[in-house]
Amino acid sequence: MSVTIQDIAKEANVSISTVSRVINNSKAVSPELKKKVLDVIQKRNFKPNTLARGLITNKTNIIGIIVPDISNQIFGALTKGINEVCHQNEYTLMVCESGGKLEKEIELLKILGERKIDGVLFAGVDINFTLVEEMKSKDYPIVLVTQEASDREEIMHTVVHDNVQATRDAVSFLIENGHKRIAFIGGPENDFSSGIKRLTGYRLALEENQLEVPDSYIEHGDFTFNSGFDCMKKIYEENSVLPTAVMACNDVMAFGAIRFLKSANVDVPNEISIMGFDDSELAKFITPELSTVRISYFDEGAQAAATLFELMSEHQSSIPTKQYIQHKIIRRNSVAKI
Amino acid sequence: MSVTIQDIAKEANVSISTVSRVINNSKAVSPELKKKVLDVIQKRNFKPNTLARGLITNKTNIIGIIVPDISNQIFGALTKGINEVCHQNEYTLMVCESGGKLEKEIELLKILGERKIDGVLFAGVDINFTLVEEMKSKDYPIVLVTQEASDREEIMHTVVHDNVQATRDAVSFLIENGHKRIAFIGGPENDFSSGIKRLTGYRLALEENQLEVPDSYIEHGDFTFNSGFDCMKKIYEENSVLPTAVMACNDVMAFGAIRFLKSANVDVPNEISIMGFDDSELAKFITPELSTVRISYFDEGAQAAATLFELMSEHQSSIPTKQYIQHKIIRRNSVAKI
DNA sequence: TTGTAGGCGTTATCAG
DNA sequence: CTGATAACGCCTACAA
Repeated sequence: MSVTIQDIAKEANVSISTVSRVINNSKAVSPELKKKVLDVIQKRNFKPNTLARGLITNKTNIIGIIVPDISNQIFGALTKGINEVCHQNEYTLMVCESGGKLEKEIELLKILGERKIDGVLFAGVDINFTLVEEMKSKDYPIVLVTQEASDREEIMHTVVHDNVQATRDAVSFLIENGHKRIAFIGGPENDFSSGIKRLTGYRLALEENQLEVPDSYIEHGDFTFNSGFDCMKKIYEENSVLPTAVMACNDVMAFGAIRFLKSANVDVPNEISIMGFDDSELAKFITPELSTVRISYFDEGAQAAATLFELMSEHQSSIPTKQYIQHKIIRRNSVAKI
Repeated sequence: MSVTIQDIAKEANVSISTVSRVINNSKAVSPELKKKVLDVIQKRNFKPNTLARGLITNKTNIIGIIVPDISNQIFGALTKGINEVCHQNEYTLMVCESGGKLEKEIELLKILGERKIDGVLFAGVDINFTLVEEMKSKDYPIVLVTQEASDREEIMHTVVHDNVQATRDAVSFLIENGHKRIAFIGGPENDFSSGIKRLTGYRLALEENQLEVPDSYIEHGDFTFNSGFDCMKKIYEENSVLPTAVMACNDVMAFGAIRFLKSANVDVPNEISIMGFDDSELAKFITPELSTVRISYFDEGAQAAATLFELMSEHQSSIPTKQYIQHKIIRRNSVAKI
């Protein structure tokens, strides 16, 4: 086995409490003893056992995150932001994937609880009543990130970007560029934050400008390239009057849409402008470069983690329940002026 | 505090040992007692404390992974594969980011050790002598993944794709398509697996076919879009006779190269063909679609994790030190026949 | 300032 | 088959 606090105590001719004090810098220890202990620790390469420590302090310095899919770039960036502030606080991160499935999410919440993590960051897809109840029953704090609860959202701490406003801004940007016939390729209808809210933003922008569009201008994809392609195809085939611009709810669907338009010999942006969402790494790589809404998932993750740390440090006095991360419209050449 | 094994024992009128046995299915317990205990456990919603358990069993059911950058799609996919087999084995995953920096890697190895993880999966950039020594001094098993050690590789368990062979195959593919003047955009020269080895594969393929190229056909980037752009630019500007094909060592640099060629009005693939590496999600999104080498990082992660589990289960008898994950040449239209 | 001893929640080793 | 009881490695009153 590895060397313990006892071995150190013996070798330094002190009590284990003294060693403990040195390790934790808790109470004053005379300089001489301190040095002696430190030397032995160094020499024997002693590392305190975090399990034993956690057992007694009831604190593990671990937080968990639950994401639908870690290979998704968005959650990668989110995780990176979270990890950044974890490292600053000497925490380590336990990563769990839920696939966005409710039962899996509940199971993971349980597993993390058994592991006595100090808190959880949760990125879901559909955070409904059941899930909120489940979370509230836990004895550790939870912060929602990227996705807000669709029910009783006011009781959960949440860090998100404002999906309504961001989409509204993006569509307004299209309108400012002279577009009046704007189609919409959205996310799944059961996706509260990225699906429903973005649709709301789109509708708001149109209303504000007294614009109307036929229902056939609105399609729902699932954030994949193929669904973007298919939605664009439908819009193209089912409308005798084509839109002059399309708001796609993520970059990847925008790419799919562009691909379809190319195959149909429709010029982007001169015949149809395309707006994306996310500002993924890819947005600059394709031709034409994609105008989009920049969301910093890194910042979002970092802010959420910071909030969780606040929550864990007890003086939860005045932490706002809901925090928004700024978004930004990025102009590139997939959008043309009319 | 949460409910403990003692509470259960008391309420079920049995000893804590009996409860423990029920929980772990260790020794035979009479059906009646078992049922009684199970009922109480259910009723009180008891969850064993993994810390206490780990303290005594010296096993945490946690493994750690160390990657340079979790927001990088490659490591995302890798992590997903790893997580998959972890979940099957009822393990959870601790994710650490090193930024590819040696000191950070060493620090993380130490931190994970303190946390008593059962094993580590390591993806580095430059796994040199120092690092190998460091790893060998740990009391937990380590498996290298995606990147092999540049020194004493034979003593580390490793799961990688064959970078030499993969690049060789890719270049051979270009040659089979009639190309003789093939340029190379590689990775950093201190990157053993993805830098040096791929260059070796390229050279091998050329030699086998008695082809020679000027030094000015070979450039080193850093796997970013911009470096791909710059390398292509250099090759374009510094050679009076242009290559007919370019082997780029990852897809993203291939995109950069294509972007430069577009800006220089060079037709891809008719004037210059481009070959990528990785088969990232993006490869199908751009125009022309990118021919590339498919590496399944998911499989690589999963295989590495499986290997680690073997190692942890002690009968380490016959686990091969080095395992290769298959690659595959993907033909798309960024490569033309000559 | 230092040391002693009890306990955190389990598992494991004995007897019975 | 069941139940005490001693670890596991550490922290923390309390006492000295």
